[in-house]
Amino acid sequence: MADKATQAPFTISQLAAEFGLTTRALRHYEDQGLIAPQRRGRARLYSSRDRARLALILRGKRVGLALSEIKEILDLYALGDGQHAQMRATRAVLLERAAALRAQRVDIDLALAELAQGLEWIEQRLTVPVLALVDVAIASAYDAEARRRLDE
Amino acid sequence: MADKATQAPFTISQLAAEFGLTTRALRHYEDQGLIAPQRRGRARLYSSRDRARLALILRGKRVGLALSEIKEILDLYALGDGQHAQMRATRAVLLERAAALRAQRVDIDLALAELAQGLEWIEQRLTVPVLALVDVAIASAYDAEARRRLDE
DNA sequence: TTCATGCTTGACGTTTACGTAAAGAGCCTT
DNA sequence: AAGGCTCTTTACGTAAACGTCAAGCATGAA
Repeated sequence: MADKATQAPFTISQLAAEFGLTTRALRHYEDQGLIAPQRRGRARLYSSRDRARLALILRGKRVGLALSEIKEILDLYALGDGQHAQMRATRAVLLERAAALRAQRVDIDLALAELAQGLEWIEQRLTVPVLALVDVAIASAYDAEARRRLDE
Repeated sequence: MADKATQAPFTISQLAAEFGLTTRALRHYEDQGLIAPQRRGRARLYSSRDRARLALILRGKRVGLALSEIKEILDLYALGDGQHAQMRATRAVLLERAAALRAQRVDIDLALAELAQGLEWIEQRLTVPVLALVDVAIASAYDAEARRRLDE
C-alpha cells in the first residue's frame, strides 16, 4: 500500500526530480520565501504539504505569475482569517494576470499579421519571374520610403 | 513644400522623438551595429536612409525579433549581391519567428485556460452560500491533495 | 566671456529566475 | 581511515535592452 519510492518526507533532489526542477530552483523558491521545509540538521525535508505547496507554485508559474506574486498569494492564505477577503485578493491577482495574457495575445496576433505582410512581400519577390521587375519597383514599400529622398 | 520641422539630416533627439524612443536606445542600436549615422564632428546626423533603416529596426522589434536577429537581416541586405539568397535567408528568419509566436500563443491559451479554472474555483467559493460547505470540502482539489496525508 | 543647451563617451545599474562553481559538512560503505 | 555521495551555504555570473548617472565638448545667444 505504501509507496516506497516517493513517500512522506522528501529530500530536495527527490522533489526536484519529481517536478522536473533543479535543486537550485527549489532553494531559490525558499530564498524568496515561497516555501520553507523543515530541517533535519541542515538538510531540508519536504512534507506532503510542502509538495502540494510546490505544485501550487508551479501552477502560478505556468500562468505567468512572478515568484513575488505567487508569494503574495501564498502569504495571504497563510494568514487564514477572512477566507473571502483572501479569495477576493487572489481573484484580483488572477484577473489581472488574465488581462495581461489577453493583451499579450493581441500583441502576438498583431506581430503575426505584420510578419505575414513581410513574408508576403518577400514571397512575391521570390516568386515573380524576372519579367515583373516593374511591379517590384512599384510595390516596394520599404525601398520606396528609403529612396524617396536620398539626402546626404 | 518642404517641411522645416523634420527634414533631411536629423539629430538623435529629433529621431528619438519622432519614433518615441530615447536617445539611449538609438545609441544602443548603434552600439549593436544596427545603424551607423554619419558624424558632424562627434555629433550624429541621421539621413533619411537611416530613418528608413530605423523604421525597419522597429518593425523587427514589433514582431519580436532580437536586435541581433535584426542585425543579421540588415547585414544580409548590406551585402546586396544575390538578392534571392538574402530574401530566402530573411524569409527563414521570419518563418521561425512566426512559428515561435504561434507557440507562444498556444502557451498563453493554456495559461488562460488554467487561470480560468482557478478563477472558477475561487468564484464558487465566493458565490456559494455558507450552506454548501460540503461541496467546498469535496470539490477542493488543492486541499484534497494537501490534506490527504498530513505527515510530519 | 559666460550660460544654457544639446551632444558625446564611458560605465555601472536594473530586472528575473535561476546557473554555476567553490568549499565544506554529514553519513554510509568498504 | 578513506572514499564517495548527497546535502549545505555563499556568492558571482547570465541574458536583453536599455536606464541612469557622471563628466566633458561645442555651439549659439546674451
